[in-house]
Amino acid sequence: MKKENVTEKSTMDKILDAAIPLFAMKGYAAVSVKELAEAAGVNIALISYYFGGKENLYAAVLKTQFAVIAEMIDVIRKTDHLNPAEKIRFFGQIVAQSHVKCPYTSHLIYGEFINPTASFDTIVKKELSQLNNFLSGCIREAIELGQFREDLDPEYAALSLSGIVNFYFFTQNLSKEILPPRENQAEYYINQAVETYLHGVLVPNIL
Amino acid sequence: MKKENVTEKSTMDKILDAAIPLFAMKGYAAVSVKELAEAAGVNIALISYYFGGKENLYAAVLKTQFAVIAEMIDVIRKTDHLNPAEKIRFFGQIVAQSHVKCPYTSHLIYGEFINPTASFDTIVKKELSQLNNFLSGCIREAIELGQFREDLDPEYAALSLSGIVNFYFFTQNLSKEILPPRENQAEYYINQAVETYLHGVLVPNIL
DNA sequence: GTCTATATTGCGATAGAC
DNA sequence: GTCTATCGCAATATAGAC
Repeated sequence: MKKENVTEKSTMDKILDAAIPLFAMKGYAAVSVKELAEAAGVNIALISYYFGGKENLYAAVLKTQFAVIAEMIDVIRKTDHLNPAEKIRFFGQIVAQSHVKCPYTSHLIYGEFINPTASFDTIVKKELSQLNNFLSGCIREAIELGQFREDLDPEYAALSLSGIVNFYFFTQNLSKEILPPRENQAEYYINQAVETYLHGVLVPNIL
Repeated sequence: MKKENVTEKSTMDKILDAAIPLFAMKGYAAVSVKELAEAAGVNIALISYYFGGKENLYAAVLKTQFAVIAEMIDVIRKTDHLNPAEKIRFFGQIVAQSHVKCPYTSHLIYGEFINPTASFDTIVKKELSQLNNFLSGCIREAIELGQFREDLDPEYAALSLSGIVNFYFFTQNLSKEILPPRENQAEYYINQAVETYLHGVLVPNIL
């Protein structure tokens, strides 16, 4: 976007790129600006110079990561031609891809749920309720089409879907260890989880 | 356990009781010993005196909370007389009850997943793999009885179950707001989630 | 067992030289 | 735009009085 040529990264970008994994893995409070500067390979004073302090840097980091989420939502919105079940399968694939492409995004968001900062209300809530709205819309549509069970509450069911899909990544520290090895563990998990969910919401006879 | 009479709480207990919500809601790094001492209503020096520092206090807090988890696992283990689907329904009920009774336990564990401390390997992993083993055991049993679909991997399916059940609590900051109000929201969520899951894993014709 | 006072370290931010 | 040096402050931990 902002790059003018490809030869060198700007100082701002160096700081942002170094800050993403640090904030994601250790949490806002446990990361020092010294640490951030060293990881970025820049002088410690430049963090205040460019971002106006650690707190603003963190907010900037969250914004870059929510740009990723917003893009993901855009992609799954463009699925009007698919039927609801296929939309949900597609959602699972996109989530799996996002975790490969942006491995720190989810960690940062999860961190906001557990230890919210000022950014939780301003950034996190807005984007994620949009996502839940999209999913509950799919489910409502499917119920009206007679495909999903009519005793479902679509909003609650949308949250369940996010839960079953994301939990593997949330518990990655443990799940990668205790689950039996598979060639592509994450993809296998998501596939089984999405199919389980779909069997769970589809009306019995449609199968 | 250790209480000799009911009249007064010991200083250790005052500190522990105050530390649980603070560590749970703000995370280890964001809580100061000054804050802990004030919340407990004790002198700041007593935290080092009784626990040997903030880090050891945190470990002690985690241990008290995992005693809660261990007790929960004990309760759901005593369900040999139930069939697998009933065991899973019972698991959902126990999880819901635990969140009411010990509202900070899950938060502390979630925090360990996102920003692990030294206690993650020593405490968290051990207890939670036990829980997943119990659940995957139920599922394996159900597959052998011909009740659950035989294409399921029980370990992966157990993780899905934990995910669909726990996600509401994990995202409580958001879910309580965006979900349509219900008289007992958490219980409603868990019921729908567990039934969805069970419909998802049961072989189609049994219904 | 509890307190005050203090030692020591590391933090985030900035002034000012280059 | 980048650096060094430093300020002011809050952190954890402890020594020693009571």
